[in-house]
Amino acid sequence: MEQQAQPAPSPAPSPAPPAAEAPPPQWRPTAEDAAKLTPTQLDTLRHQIAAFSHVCNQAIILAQQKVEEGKSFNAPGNSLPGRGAGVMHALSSSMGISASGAGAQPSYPAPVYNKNPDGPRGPSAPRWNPTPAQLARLEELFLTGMGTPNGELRTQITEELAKLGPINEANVYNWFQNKKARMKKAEREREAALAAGRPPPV
Amino acid sequence: MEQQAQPAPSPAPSPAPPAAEAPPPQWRPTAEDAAKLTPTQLDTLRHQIAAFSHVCNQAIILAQQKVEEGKSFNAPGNSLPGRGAGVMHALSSSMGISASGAGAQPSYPAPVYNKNPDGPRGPSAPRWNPTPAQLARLEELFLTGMGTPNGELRTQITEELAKLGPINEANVYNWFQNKKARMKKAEREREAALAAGRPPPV
DNA sequence: GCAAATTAATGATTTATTCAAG
DNA sequence: CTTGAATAAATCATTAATTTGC
Repeated sequence: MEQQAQPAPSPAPSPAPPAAEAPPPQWRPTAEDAAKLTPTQLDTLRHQIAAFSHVCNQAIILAQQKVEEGKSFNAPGNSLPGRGAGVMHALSSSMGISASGAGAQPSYPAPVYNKNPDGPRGPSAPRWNPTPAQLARLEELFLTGMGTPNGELRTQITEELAKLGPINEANVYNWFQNKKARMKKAEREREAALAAGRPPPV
Repeated sequence: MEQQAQPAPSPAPSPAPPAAEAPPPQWRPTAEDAAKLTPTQLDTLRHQIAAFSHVCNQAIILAQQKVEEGKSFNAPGNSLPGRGAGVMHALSSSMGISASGAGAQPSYPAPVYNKNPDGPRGPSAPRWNPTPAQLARLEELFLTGMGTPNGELRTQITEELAKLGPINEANVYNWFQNKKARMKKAEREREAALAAGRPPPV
């Protein structure tokens, strides 16, 4: 996996990027400065350790379970022995770093999600197609004057609409966003047309 | 942003590791403390990361082998039964939505939501405050290179994090958005400062 | 020490732009 | 062409930190 080297948004402190082009009068990083990590960089380091710790713990737990007989591996009941975390804790505690909850942590297998961050948009999932019922309800809500619902409200609405067909919160969010934006755009165009003495677009 | 990195101070009441824990009291490193790390300590940090990386790789390899042996293992998080089964075929008049189905088919109540669309933002709900555990997991995911999760993925992540404390999808979305934007901004500023011959902002 | 006042972080909201599926 | 999806940016608002005056 080696991605440990990669994600560091703030590059490791490389020996002073010699701003060879000396900004004459001003400050310049000294060798000593370069040797220091900025708090941000430090933070990144800590997070990396925390992340590794978490992954390690999960992996260890997984392995243990497997080793202890493949017999009872079931998702929900999944007892977490909390052992094995000790190692990580020892490792990281030496510097006051919290393993992302080593010992305290989730009693569920932390899923690993994929979302390639940079790469071109992956093969996208087929896009949502609102059922007529959903659409009707959405329009209705929109007509009510409701703007893009946020927070808990969005969750509720999504739940409601889920009774009418497949949907998720992102769909709801997108729909409202697009609806509003496009209404406004249409409005603008209509006005522009009118102002120009053309017949307004339908 | 930096001190939010605080190591989950007092781990949630976890029954897990009995004796081994030397729960660091309430203390946590301030930015200043961090800045005081000696080069040796920094070096140690790097070594720790390297160590974690190695251990992770080994553990993962091990786990994979084990899993392949056992083969009855189904990963969590893949199955999303996209509720296609009972999707309603509803014809909707502008409001009443009748879904037909066997058994109880209550005419759909169509709840009324409030979201004052124009008016000054009402008394807003108290804003979400991520638990240390949630924060750790979020950082971890972010470090993994994950961008703002969308669609179903976001739902899954939210569900996962919901086990660590109150949260909703919007929170997750916002967090990622803000995180990314602010990382980028910090980066820009750092570069700008350097280019201008000023000491990079902490 | 403590609480009011100020500031820094960071969660939440909105808008605009662009891409791409159907 | 229509519309769902994805992302960035700017801005607002609230909460946590920190400072300040007593």
